Amino acid sequence: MPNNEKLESDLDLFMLIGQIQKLSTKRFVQNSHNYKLDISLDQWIVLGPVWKNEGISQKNIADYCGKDKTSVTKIIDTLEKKNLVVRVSDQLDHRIKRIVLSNKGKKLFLDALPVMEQTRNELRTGINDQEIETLKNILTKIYNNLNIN
Amino acid sequence: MPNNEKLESDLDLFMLIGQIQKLSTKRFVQNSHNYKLDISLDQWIVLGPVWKNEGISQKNIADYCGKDKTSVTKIIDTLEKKNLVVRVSDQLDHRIKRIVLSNKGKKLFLDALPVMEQTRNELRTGINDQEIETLKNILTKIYNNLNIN
DNA sequence: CCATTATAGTTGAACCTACAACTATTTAAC
DNA sequence: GTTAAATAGTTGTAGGTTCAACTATAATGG
Repeated sequence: MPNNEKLESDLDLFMLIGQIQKLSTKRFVQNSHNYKLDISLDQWIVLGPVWKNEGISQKNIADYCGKDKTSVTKIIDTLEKKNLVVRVSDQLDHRIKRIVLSNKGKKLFLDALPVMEQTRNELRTGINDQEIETLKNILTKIYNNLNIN
Repeated sequence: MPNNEKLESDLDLFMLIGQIQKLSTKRFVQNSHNYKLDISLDQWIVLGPVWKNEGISQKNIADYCGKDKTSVTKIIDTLEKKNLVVRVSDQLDHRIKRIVLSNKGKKLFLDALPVMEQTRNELRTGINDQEIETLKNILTKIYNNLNIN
């Protein structure tokens, strides 16, 4: 990759973070294909809170994932098309749609766990726990700096 | 923001990096609007190498920015629609398109410099140079881990 | 030379993101 | 109690990303 030189010398935080973001979502999808699974990183991220909290609302999914409600609507659309989840209207508050995993969705989530594990390990190769902790601390500071509206 | 708790407790590197990526591109656009400018972070990123290297090819822009050639094609499409750059066919190698800034493009790039500066500062608030250095080092390791095909 | 192969860029499809405008419903407030 | 404001979700538009397939041109090597 001839762009290595550029990224390493003219090291810019924005670019570095952007690259890592792109490469890690790509890597996750590649790994999922190696396991014969068909799921994107964002679909996985949305399935997470549904797994932990069956019947969670789209609003809560959005909060949990840090995604826009629009994005959640569209990701759930594709998850529903793939028959991984179902939308159920709340009986008391008719504005709310509750999201429930299908059996296929549960199976996919479980099957994808090792994909996530492997992707995490690949990302962390040669980096010790202390460094990861430091990294998270600084990134959290940056997150808080940016998240103040 | 009610999702703060989630992101801080259930701290996941993927999510943290994804959030920062989203928030920083958003912040850049917001700041550019405050300066009455109309430019996205990715458009800025593509203008950079054109500024430094007038007549650079799309292929070289892609390498420089770590973007797919398809992305570069489309960003240049919108930059051309906004009359910020022009595509010029190379006279020797007819496959190559050389990208040149218009006067409007040059002006916008210069006007956007303080926007970038401000966004960088907002991101780094309360984080010292030592920490930024550490951050870059660890992120570079991760980048290298992921960039191995 | 000519045929193969490599390279530069484009196109179309599928997905993700953000914004604004919209519908439908609930809650609040007078 | 009805009007106003807040909330949940959807839709449309515009931009950005990736993949695969494609065009056009250039370089290579018998």
